[in-house]
Amino acid sequence: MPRSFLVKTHSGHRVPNYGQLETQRETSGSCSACRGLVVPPILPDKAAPSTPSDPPQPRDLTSIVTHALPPPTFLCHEEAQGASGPDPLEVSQAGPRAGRAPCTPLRDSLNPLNLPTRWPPILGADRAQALGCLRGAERAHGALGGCQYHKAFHAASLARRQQLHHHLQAQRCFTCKFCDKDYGSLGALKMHIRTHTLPCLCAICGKAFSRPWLLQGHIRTHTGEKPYTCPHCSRAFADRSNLRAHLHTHSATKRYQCKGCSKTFSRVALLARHEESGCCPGP
DNA sequence: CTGGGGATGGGGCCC
DNA sequence: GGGGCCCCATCCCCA
Repeated sequence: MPRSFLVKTHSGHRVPNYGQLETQRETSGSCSACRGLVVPPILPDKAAPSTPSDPPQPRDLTSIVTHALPPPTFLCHEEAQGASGPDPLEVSQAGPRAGRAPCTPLRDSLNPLNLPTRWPPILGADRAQALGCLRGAERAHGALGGCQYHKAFHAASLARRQQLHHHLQAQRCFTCKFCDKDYGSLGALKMHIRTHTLPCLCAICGKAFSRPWLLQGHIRTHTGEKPYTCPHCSRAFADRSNLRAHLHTHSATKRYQCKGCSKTFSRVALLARHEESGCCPGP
């Protein structure tokens, strides 16, 4: 098997390659791929709101792509603490945009797959913050007993997780200017942007497509070419996916089963339509 | 209502 | 980094 893409997992839960993204971000100021990119305002639904002293920058409309966020950094403990002393569970996050000296970033936190089982080492300001949480928890332990101690410790852990969650959300930093979709790499964003620009035009009917091979498949609808033949019934198809769907009709076993009536279907769309028709009222 | 074909979209991987 | 290819998914339409 020449290619590995035959193995496909949960398409609805794709995870960006944050390690690769980190590299991208680290070089975003100087690499040729990112030249001409602008730093747009942080979208209000995707990041912390900007302060009045840090008004949003106007977007460069000549630029196709945007970097939504600068490399993330965390405040030094002293900065985060301020004059009044902070709540140790308070999440603080800011970057060079805010005019602050960057502290140790959470370099090891960029791979979300590690998060559930192995947490990255806590360094720099985060370590100080975590220690602050721990000291608070220790105080609670001394005053309130072990159960309260564990609650306080859990609260600190929860805050840490939330902090990392927000941090990771910010990693998907390439935003489409047409629809505000976020992507973890410039290449993925460029690929997506083709769905807006539709650079591939059919010479016969003028219809536009995002990719050359989509146009290729479309042209077959004009020429009638059907290079994909079913080995069972010799029926031919212009698209390999459609041949694959057709092959399921030859299969004795249907892959998709209704949970309500156990009826099986060859395609998930048929199962969905069956369920929507009211067979399974659901729990 | 069901089965199935046609057409297309979009992300991932390899070269 | 881009192109080509593959996959899955989805929508539409018709029998």
